[in-house]
Amino acid sequence: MQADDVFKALGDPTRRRLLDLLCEQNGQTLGQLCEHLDMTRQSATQHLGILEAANLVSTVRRGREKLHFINPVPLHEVYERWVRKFERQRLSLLHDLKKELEGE
Amino acid sequence: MQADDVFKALGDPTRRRLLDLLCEQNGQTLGQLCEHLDMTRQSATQHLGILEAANLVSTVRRGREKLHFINPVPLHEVYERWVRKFERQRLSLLHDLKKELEGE
DNA sequence: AGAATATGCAGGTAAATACCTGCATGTCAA
DNA sequence: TTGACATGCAGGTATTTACCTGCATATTCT
Repeated sequence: MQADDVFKALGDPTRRRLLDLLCEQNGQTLGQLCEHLDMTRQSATQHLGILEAANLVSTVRRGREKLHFINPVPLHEVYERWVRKFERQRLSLLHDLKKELEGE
Repeated sequence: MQADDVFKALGDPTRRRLLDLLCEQNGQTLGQLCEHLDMTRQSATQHLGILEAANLVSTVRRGREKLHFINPVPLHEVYERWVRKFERQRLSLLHDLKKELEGE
């Protein structure tokens, strides 16, 4: 499982913004994405590289352009592994805390 | 929304391990948690502080001990805001990529 | 071919991060 | 009270990270 790469990738606001931008319009080029970011193209490239390494973004070259597509699969796997686990025990976990606060 | 704190907190494997440990047995002390980690107590304290700042862990003092409890609420909010969004568009996003790979 | 455009690649830096050591404080139990 | 135990706090350091500048390469269009 690449949980570490995925979480690290999601840990940066710029990269979450990139995913948001791709969610609005999938298949954007590097240049298009950069228009919405307040940093140099080179920095954005690094962020996209991290997203790609985490398999959250796939790219396709078209001529001199590079198109970026979201891959929702790893996000789903992370959800299955992490969120649902805690979700399932949500009520009982809060119960534990409440009991303790009440003095056992 | 504290999305940034939550994602940053989840971005470290040690902190995810701590959440796992608390999921196995909620309300553990700092000392108990340290037994499962390969680092000094002080380092673990920092990690727990980050989890607490992200509101993923709540603590209760009992005498000289400090008990740690998972708070699943922020994780649920992150799920609602991030995972479901992409999940909803999962098939169409993959469709976009497939189309592009086939040459439009 | 030559200019404009889109991206790639190679460093360089300041700040954040994840560790650590050393010592202080507070609590329990004999 | 005194010793053992659980945690808190104050730095110090090496690595990672998120930016940047400068230049190279590849593609399109006239």
